[in-house]
Amino acid sequence: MKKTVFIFATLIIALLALIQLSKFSIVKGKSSLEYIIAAVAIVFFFVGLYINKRKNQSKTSLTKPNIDTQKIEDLGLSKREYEVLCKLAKGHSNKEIASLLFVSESTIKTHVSNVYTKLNVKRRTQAIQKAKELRILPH
Amino acid sequence: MKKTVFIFATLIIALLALIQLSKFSIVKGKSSLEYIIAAVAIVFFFVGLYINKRKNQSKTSLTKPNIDTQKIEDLGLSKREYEVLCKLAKGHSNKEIASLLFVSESTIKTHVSNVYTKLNVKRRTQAIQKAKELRILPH
DNA sequence: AGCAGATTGGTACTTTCGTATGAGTACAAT
DNA sequence: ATTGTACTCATACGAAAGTACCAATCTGCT
Repeated sequence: MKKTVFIFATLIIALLALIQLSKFSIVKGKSSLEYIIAAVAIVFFFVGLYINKRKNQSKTSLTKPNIDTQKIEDLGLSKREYEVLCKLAKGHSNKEIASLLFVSESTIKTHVSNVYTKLNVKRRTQAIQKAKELRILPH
Repeated sequence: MKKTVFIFATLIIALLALIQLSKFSIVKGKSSLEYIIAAVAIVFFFVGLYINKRKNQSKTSLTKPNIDTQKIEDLGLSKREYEVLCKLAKGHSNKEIASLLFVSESTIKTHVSNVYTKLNVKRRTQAIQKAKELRILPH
């Protein structure tokens, strides 16, 4: 935020400087008027480019990583169930997930079944899909 | 492409018009110089905004729907195998895919196995992942 | 202390998935 | 005509996934 303020302040100062400079140039000789105007045009053209690029960067960085905690709670997914869901989405088998989380395969099966019930799906492929649709897993 | 040329032509004409207008104004009275420069600045600021917005739109529309036919061939995936992969990625079971494509479940199993071999994966969840990484399926 | 929910794990069973193998058909290229 | 590739389908087996119970433990909260 401080950065933004600084940038805008710099821009305003630059604008004023350009105006003063142009006045000065005009007084000395009228021939360079086109150059002044062209310079102003170019500078503000790039300012426009820059501002828009900033905006789009912040927009994309906001829309992409929406792993939305609220919906996880709304669905009644527990912490552990969500962990299992994450591993599931990475393509691990139940046995592998069991190893990764240091519990038995039975436990993972229980969690997985609960996840299916809460997401209202029948298969793990559907669970992954739905979880991504609901933005509780990154795409 | 014609549209782009037209837009740029319009811009150049506008620039020249502004310069002439400013000359004319200067001759009539020097007091309005700041306004001229401010007008030029504003116009080109918005031109910059516009150009960049166009660029980003085309960029996002290009990067998103890259279902890349070349890589499908490179992997040696046949037409039918790719069809099966698509249904698979939508969360269907082998039996469901068999119904959708009007063949037996055995056939689907064969295709699915071949897809796994060609994608070098062990499970359908991994196949979906890999296919999306390789951009042969939409995200 | 006592309750609710979360976590863990087990048994038993069914279903789905995945692999291996063989084989018939169709179609295009050589 | 032969070869190769794609597509189809079957059988059989083993591995994973999924369901339906039940139960012990743990945790946070009142």
